[in-house]
Amino acid sequence: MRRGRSVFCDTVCRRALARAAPADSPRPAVWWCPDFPLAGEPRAIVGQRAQSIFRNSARKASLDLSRNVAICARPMFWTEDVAAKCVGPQIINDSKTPSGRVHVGALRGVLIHDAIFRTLKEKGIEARYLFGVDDYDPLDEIPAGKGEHFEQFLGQPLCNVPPPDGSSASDMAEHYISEFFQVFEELGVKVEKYRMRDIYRGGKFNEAIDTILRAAPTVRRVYKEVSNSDRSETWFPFQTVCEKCGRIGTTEVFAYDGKEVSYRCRPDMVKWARGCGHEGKVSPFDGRGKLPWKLEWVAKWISFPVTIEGAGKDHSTKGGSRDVSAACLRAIFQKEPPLNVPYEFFLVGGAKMSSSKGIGASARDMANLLPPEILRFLMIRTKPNSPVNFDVHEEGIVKLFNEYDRFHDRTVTGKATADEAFVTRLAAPASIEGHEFNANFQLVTALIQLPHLDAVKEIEKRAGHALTASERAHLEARIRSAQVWVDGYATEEEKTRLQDTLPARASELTQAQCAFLHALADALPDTTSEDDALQSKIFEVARLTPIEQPLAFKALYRVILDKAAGPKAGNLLAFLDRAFLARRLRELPFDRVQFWKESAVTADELRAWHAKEAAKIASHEHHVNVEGTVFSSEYTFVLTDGKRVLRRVVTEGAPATEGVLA
RNA sequence: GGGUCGGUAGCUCAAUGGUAGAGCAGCGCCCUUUUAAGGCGUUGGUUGCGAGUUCGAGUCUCGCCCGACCCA
Repeated sequence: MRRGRSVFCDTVCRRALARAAPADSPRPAVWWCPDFPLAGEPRAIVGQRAQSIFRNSARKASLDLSRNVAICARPMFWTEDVAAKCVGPQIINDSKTPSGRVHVGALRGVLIHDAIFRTLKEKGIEARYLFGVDDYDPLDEIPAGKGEHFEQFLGQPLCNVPPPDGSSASDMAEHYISEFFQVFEELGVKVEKYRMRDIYRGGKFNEAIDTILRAAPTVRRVYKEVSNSDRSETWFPFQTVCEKCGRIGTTEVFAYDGKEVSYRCRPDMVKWARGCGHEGKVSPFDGRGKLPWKLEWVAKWISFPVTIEGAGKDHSTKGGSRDVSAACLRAIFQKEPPLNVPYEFFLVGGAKMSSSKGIGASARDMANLLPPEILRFLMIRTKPNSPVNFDVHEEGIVKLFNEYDRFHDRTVTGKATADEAFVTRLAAPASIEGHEFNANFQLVTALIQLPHLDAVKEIEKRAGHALTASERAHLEARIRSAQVWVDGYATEEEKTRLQDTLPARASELTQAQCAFLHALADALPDTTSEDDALQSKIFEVARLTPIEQPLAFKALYRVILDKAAGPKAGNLLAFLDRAFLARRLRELPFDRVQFWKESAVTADELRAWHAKEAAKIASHEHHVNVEGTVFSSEYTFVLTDGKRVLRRVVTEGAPATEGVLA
């Protein structure tokens, strides 16, 4: 019996349970049945084994057997859990402040929301996905490496800051967000974009601003109660754009008369920017200022109105900004906040990414490294509340691709569990129709590093069928990814390089391996340079040396690539210069006697092998070589399929007799 | 100092209060012109530590240890 495949209840089964076990049941337990098949519809059944566990426990617990039922059902993907909590049409909202190149961590939220969005639609729930650009936020830190250009604009709204030199964007905010949105396109994330400059300037928040300013005492109380932060009696939740210096991050509002706010632009308001000292009175509406972002959140929730908005763990903690915003919403508008989906960070090599420090990859970089479905898979398959650890080293990246491929294969062949198939479809930017074959990523990286080799052709040969247009497109995407990885992420050790000189580690090869290489060099002149012929020759030389095949291939890869393994050796050799190859194969000297001893069998072993393989042996020849007092008796067997195999018996003083086989 | 989340096989992670599992790695066997491949099998656990609730705890409660993060 298959052990411990965990199968769980879903809502269908809960309904079945409700029928089977009325509400007054003392302990309406749900039992799961290990024998239940994963495929197919959930059913309320009791397997034999589950029954016995059930009866045993029920007797001990004095439960009424007639009122309980064992149930098995398909597992649920996490987005389905979220969808189960939704009633009626949903509006999902997410946003990003474009204060620099957007780092890859920001994609976690984007893709989590997208996965929820798609799940809702799939389940027939009406949904919209809004994405805001917080371009009215002040410039509060300078993007890495751009100090000179941006320093004078610190404190100004991002949408008023000119773009970096050479950019064709209208402003800094557009410059950075457009790169991010380009990644959305590639990942198949379809959002309704909005920009805070348009929202404020278009007067869409006027009503909310008025209500919030009038409720300033309530906001101050909530700040104190929820996050224990004191705000003075004259503090108002609003920041104007200073009429004199244009900064929004340095202004402080201290009065509101229902039409205009009084503010001052303080030099000492924040550490990162210096206000001009101007004092004035201005209308807070139509883009003359903004709400602090905790209240901006409230205004978005109430105005759009948002029903689902996840937040990173830094915002989601108790007493954090999410709590403050939710409490303000309740206190001022008497509304409930959107459903939160708190999500964990995205880590690369264990380090949290930060855009300001310039460490780690940007979303753009990551989208260059990973094809869309792989990047989506990486972000989505893990539940939001656990961190995603991405390792760009060979082992990690290959594992990621392979895991996706396994899910994909199982899905297209119908072997996948319900949630495997679900996440596979969710990960694909578009339909996976016509896309069955995936090229092994490790193989692709190897192929593109070899000169003269056409990776597409090689892969197609392995696929066993002509690639569909979709498969070819995916293959080409992988080839691009592999190139990015090799150029920008692979360590020298991980790269496949033809070695100009004999690698130092070749000295670790055994005498038998060296002998094999020499024998292969001797056999080369008789072999055509077709890869199949070469591949056959390698096998044959290995049989005649004799040496175990894995050791033979390892020796080859070591002297040519300085690696323990490599792409199909016949292919590799076919593209190498013959003279170079012959020289390299003979470069390591070997001791003949030592080689003999390493590759020898005893007379008994030879007899046993001969007896076992007798049916396959057509004929044999006997030949003796001698070196000093050491004799190598070599038996070359011709098998019925035409292959030749050598067995060697080594003796001191006198050769083994030919009669050893008798 | 207060709080949130996490700690399960070597690694990455599953598990509605109901037999502690998967993938990878490892090990063994098979295949031998599929050689960075394939097939079959298999090892591996005091679920961070200690108590409590329960017929039954990885799961719930309390305390402690460790880690990440938030707030002060």
